[in-house]
Amino acid sequence: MRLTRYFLPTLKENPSEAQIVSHRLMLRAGMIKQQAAGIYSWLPMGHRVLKNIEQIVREEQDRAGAHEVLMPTIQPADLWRESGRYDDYGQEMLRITDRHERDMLYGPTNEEMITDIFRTHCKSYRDVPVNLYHIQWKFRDEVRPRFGVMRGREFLMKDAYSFDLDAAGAKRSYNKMFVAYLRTFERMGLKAIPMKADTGPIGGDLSHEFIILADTGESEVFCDKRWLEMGLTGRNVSYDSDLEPIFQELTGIYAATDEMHDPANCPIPAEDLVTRRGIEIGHIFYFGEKYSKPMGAMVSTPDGEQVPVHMGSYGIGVSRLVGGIIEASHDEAGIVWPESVAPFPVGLINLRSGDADCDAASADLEAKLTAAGKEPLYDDRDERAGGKFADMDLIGLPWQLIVGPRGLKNGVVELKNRASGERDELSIESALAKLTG
RNA sequence: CGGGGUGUAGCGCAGUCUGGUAGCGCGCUAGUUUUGGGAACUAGAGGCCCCCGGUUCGAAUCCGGGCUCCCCGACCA
Repeated sequence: MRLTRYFLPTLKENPSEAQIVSHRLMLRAGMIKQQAAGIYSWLPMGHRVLKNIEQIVREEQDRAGAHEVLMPTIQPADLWRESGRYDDYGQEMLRITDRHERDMLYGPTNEEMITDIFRTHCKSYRDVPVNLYHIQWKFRDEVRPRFGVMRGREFLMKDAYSFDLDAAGAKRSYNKMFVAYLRTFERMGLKAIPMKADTGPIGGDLSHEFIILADTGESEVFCDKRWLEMGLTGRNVSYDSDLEPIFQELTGIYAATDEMHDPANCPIPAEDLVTRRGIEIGHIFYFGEKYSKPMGAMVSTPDGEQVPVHMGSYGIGVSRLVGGIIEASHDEAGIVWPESVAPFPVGLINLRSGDADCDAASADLEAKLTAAGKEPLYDDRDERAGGKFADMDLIGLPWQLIVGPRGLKNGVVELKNRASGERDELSIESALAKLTG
């Protein structure tokens, strides 16, 4: 992609409304534009990252056996009256009336609707277990949106819902999502710690929040210092195996959110306890029959008895992750994208656009990288080099490939790693091999 | 929802106290010179000074009301 034909409105100065680093960098790197408090447009660069994150989430949900659906953003109020939440949810729910005076709402979550889908089509124990998810925009009319996309009113969320015959089955479904979440966040270069959490208004008795540690986190969290070095760490776990041992292993290491942490009864010694700020990027719940019972989501058992299914729900804040990853990975100059979510794998900098040799060499590199599935963002602007380096550092692509007349004379280009800052002079072939290998 | 701020060019800001018809930097456009880590010069374009009402010969500026966005707190499946 050539920068002169792309839409990348970068800013040199910090917009005054942005206080935290991820919000500032997202605005300055031309990723988003705010439209109202907590409501954002996603510009091409931001949209690419959002889609990359969404795709990782999708792949890991699919791998764990969940099936993707797509439910609407607008829901009828009647479903919510069945569960009782139409009255309970409060001002955060955006309520709408259509032209026929029907009560509608912009969905803040989808337990009711997915339960409706399940109860319509699933009648037998043979129909479970099943796990359905979607990745859809939600709206919660927060009193005080803040921190850019980290706490917006409109946000993109992956929400999955599991249905099982009994509590034991529901726990197996819960464990699958527990492992899938760890895999998902590790693929994005994040250290996510599962913490025992309050179930809140959704109810139920088993819940974990997945938290990344960051100074700008919204709340205080507590964990065993061993968590700083551990996790799933690439273990390839089969979803067909019994996941309870790994669940026990990981949840056996202390980690708790503010609401669940009791300093007086902390099970680990003070010197092993880490107290930090945390950002919640995922939350999983087991809540049993809370929705299936009032909404009549029943299945027949092998004995012909009718029982309400046991449900769980599992959320990942997809748009919040964009900000969360930046909070976890940036420096003075700008964003430092992990390769797995970067909007482009490499930035190609032509130090002297307009020079025949530089143009030809850059175009050739662009074509070869694109053919190898590593389409670069090619800065072909006819400008001084300094601004190009600054912009490239700001948008944070993992690699910078620098083509200039001086190097070409010796048959070399420069390859810089954004994260480490290491720079190498390589032949064109070696640079290509390193980037595509 | 309580408290505190804010709104002037795309972005960052001055001007408001003390009323006289709007300015600076960045960015943008054109030209020239440049070019290896955020270029220089020259010439330009760009404003419902948040909105409504009031005071005044005259309002970005004073008064009243509303709205927006931001911060702290409470809240947050």
